[in-house]
Amino acid sequence: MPFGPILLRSFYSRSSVEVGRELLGKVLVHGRTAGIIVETEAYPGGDDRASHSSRGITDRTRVIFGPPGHAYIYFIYGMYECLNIVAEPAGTPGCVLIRAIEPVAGIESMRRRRPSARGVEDLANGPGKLTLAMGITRRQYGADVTRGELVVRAPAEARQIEIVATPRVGITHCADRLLRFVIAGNRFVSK
DNA sequence: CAATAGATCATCT
DNA sequence: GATGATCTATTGC
Repeated sequence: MPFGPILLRSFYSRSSVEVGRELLGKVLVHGRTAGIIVETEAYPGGDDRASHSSRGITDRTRVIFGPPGHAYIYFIYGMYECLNIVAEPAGTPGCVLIRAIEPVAGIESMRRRRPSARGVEDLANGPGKLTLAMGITRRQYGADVTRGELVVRAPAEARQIEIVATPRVGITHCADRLLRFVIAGNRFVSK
């Protein structure tokens, strides 16, 4: 493995905003594919009406209220799946949407799964695109990302990163909050 | 280039 | 029965 150690559960046991910022630059790994996280969004729950968890515990949102470091994956627009990682201590809702990655391993697999992508920068520069490219589906709903097939690792060598906060994409409620985080100047963020 | 339509279904009202 | 944390192809300038 050309990456650093798997992130510990304590990493995720913080506010969703902190986890959203801290996940930038980390490495998402699924099977043979891997990519550097370059864009995230925080969904704190509670009074944030844009969060799925703001309407309470349902079959879909159950995992968001559980222990941190697990995958919340949901099906949207009849076609796409989006990957979140649960933050906050158990009992408190909150999660982070992974919106884009910079592919670093398994790029041929990603190309096969995303035939409509033109260049490498189009393989996973959006929440629906990255789950397709990496083969992530609702099968891993609730998966523990501190062990197993789907994990997040520290990068091989830490690099200095400049973070920019913007409004979240595609929501109608609370659209003014600056809860989307991107690596400044990175060309793999979504358009 | 920008704007828009269409695909397609789990979830919640 | 309407909606949605999206993406792609197509149309029009």
